Amino acid sequence: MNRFAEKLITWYEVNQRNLPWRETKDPYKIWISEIILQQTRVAQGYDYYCRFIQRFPDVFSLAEADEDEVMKYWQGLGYYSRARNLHAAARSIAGMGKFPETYEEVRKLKGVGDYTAAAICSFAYDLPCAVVDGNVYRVLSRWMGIDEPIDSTKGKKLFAGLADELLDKKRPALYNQAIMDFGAIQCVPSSPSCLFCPLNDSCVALQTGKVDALPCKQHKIKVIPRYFHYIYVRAGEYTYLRKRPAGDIWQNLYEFPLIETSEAMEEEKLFASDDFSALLQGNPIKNVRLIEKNVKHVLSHRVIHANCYEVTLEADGCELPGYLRVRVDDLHKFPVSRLVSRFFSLILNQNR
DNA sequence: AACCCGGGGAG
DNA sequence: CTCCCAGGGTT
Repeated sequence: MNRFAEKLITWYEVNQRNLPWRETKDPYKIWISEIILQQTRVAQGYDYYCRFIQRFPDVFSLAEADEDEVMKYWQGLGYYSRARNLHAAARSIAGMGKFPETYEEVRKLKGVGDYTAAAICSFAYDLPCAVVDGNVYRVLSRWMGIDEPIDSTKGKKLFAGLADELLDKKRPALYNQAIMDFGAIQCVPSSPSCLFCPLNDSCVALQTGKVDALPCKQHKIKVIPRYFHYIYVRAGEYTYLRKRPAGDIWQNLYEFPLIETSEAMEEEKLFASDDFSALLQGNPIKNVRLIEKNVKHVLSHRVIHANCYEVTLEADGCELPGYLRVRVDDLHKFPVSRLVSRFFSLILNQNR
C-alpha cells in the first residue's frame, strides 16, 4: 500500500460525489456512463445517462433499437461517433450473449480505448487496471512535477506506467474513482486550492511553483472556418431532409438541404448560384424568407458560419431527388445537430 | 505523429 | 477570448 493511494482514498471517503453509475456493478451501465462521459463533464452527461438507461436498460434493448433512435437520445451531446460505436458494440455484445469479462475483450469493443476499458474492468470486475484520463494526467504531472507533454506518445507511455505503479491493486475501483474525483474537485485545472490539499506536503509542482504550468501540452489545434447555407424548402405541409454522409462532421444526423460555400456569400448571390438551381430542380418559388443569418457555431476545430432561409414552393407535392420528404410536424423526430436544432426551434415557434 | 470529431462551462 | 472536460478513431 502506498502513501499516495492512501491519501487519495482518505480524501475520497469524505469528498466523493454521489453518481448513479457508481451505485451499480452492472458492466453495461458502467460502459454507457463511461462512453457518455468521454470528453464530457458529469454535469453535462448526467441527464443523458438517466434517460438513456431508462430507455435502454440492458444491452439487448440497445442492440434491438434503430440507430436513428439511439442518435436521437444522443442529440446535443456531441461526438456522435460515440453513439454509432456504442450501438454497433451493443449488437456485437448481444451476439456474444454476455458482456465481455477480461480487459483484452472489453478493449476490443468499438469506441472503447485504454481509458474506458480500464474504467469498466476496474469498476465492474475489480480488475487491477489503472485509468489514465485528463484528471489523472493533471494529478500525476503536478504531484510528480513532470513536464513531459501529455499529448505526445512518449508522455502517454510515461504516465501510463506511473499510473500502473501507483494503482492500489487491492482496491482498484476505489482508487480509480478517488484519483479522478480528486482531479475533478481538488486538483482542478486553474487556481486549485493547494493550501487545503492533502498532498500539498509532497507535491513537486507546488514546491517548485509549477502548478499553473502543468500538465504540459504541445499540441495546438487550428480552427478552420466553413460557410453553411441551410435551405428550409417548404412545400405545403412538407419539407426536405437528408442524412449527413460519412467522412464529415455530424455523420448520420439529419439536416435541411445544405449549400456550402468556400467563403461568406450573400443571399442574392447564393440564390443565383448553380448549387441553388440544382437543389430546387426548376420548381417555381412562391416566396423566400430569412430564418436567421450569421449564426456562429463553434466546434473543436471548425467554426461554422451559418445562414438559414425558408424557400416556399408553388407546388405542394414535388419530390427533390436525394432528399427525404417529411412532414414539418415530424421534424422533431429526427436526430440533428445543435445548429439544425436551433433552426427547427425558430421555424416551429413561428408556426404558432 | 497529426488530424478529426461537439458542445458546454469556467475564468 | 482560452482552456478543458471520466477519449477514441483514422490516416
